[in-house]
Amino acid sequence: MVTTRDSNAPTGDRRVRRTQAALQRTLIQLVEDRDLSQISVADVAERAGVSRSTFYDHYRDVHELAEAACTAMIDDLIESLPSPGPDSADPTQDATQSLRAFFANLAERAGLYRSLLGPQGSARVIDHVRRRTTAAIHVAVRRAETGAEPPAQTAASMDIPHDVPAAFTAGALIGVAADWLQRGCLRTPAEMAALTWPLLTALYHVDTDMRPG
Amino acid sequence: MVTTRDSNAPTGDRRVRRTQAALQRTLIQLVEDRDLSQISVADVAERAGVSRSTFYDHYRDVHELAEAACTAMIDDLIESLPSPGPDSADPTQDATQSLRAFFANLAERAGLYRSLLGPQGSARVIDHVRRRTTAAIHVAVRRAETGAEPPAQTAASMDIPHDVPAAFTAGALIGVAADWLQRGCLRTPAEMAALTWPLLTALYHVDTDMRPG
DNA sequence: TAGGATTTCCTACAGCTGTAGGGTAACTTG
DNA sequence: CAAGTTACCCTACAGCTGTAGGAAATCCTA
Repeated sequence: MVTTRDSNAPTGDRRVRRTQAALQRTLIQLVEDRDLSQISVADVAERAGVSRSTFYDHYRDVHELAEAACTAMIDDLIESLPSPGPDSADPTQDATQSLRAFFANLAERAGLYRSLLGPQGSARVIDHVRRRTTAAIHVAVRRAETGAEPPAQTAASMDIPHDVPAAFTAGALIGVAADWLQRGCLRTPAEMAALTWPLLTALYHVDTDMRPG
Repeated sequence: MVTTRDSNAPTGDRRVRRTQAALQRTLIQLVEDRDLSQISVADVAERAGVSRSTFYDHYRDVHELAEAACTAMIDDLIESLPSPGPDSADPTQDATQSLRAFFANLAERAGLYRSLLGPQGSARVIDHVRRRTTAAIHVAVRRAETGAEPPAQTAASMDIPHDVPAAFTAGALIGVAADWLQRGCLRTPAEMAALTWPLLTALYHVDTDMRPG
């Protein structure tokens, strides 16, 4: 009997790690220069040196593999975002700096992100990114407001209460990134950071009489 | 020879209109209570009373049909958005009112939108919505700023120059809508409008020294 | 209404999908 | 190391996909 994708917890078995790593690595390679919709299970499995039936022992379809494969990469990207909380500890200089790094990181793997998040990409991955970003922003803002670390909530746990400003901010960032990628990254990361940062601060430095709630 | 999907212009031929209308209507019905990923070409074609090969004479796959089928519906939704331009002609009352209508409209067809835009939906449709919304906001803001009607650009033509604030705003709205839908529309449309409107106005009523460009 | 053009449908085919059963090899644990 | 567990691979199968060629029906135009 094969446990089949129910426990996301890291398995001790080397074979599992080896197989999943091979599949994820292969998918990342393929997605660098081909749209996700053009990648078949048979294709990934063969190139990874794994039988097709073994693929299905781990993932339901290519989208699920894509989500798993890019989770670490995308989470790193999200965690590197500046905290736009009210009067954050970071001076504005640091914040725009990390925003610039965010866009630069995006541009480095532009082909990959376009393939995953563009019209031929995966709704599953897109949804994952949106939720993760929303959760990360929720945690970051809460941390900036209270000045303290909330439990051990690294934004990886998805149980975040309804938070409209967080969803708003997350969508906005994704919208800017998607628009930039789709247009071929014409502006430099520094320009993008300079254009985006004022919009972010505007959201969180509003007079209190305009704040919701 | 079959002209096959190249001209999007309305054909004079009744057969074409009949076939496309039947397919689009059928898809909308199916998507109301089933995820898009669970809908096959064979399924749609049969229910629409159209042969499978005729389907491929009109659309490349289910995603392309979905994009065509929901274009009118979604464009109506987008056009109904309030103009968040600086000191728009609308008093704030009207703006929140149309925002409320926007969320109400969304809730009415929640199943459909979740199925199309959620994790089991279509990256193609998601991308379409993002681009259309960005274009619509670009046009609306420009119109509010100049006070005049730009040519005949109904926001349906996609050739919009790079506009970071528009992409930012569009993404933000989509993010809020997606988050709300995904959580089961717990808050009322009026609450959502009240929570979202201040964030929108904050973006467009910033002191000039913070404006980009 | 006749004629040419276009659409629809049928048949066929190779390839991919997702699932099932069962044999073999690798791993973990005691 | 022995025993039990688990993962991997193979085979097979029904169903869907996307494409092609060609016959029949429908449509537009003169």
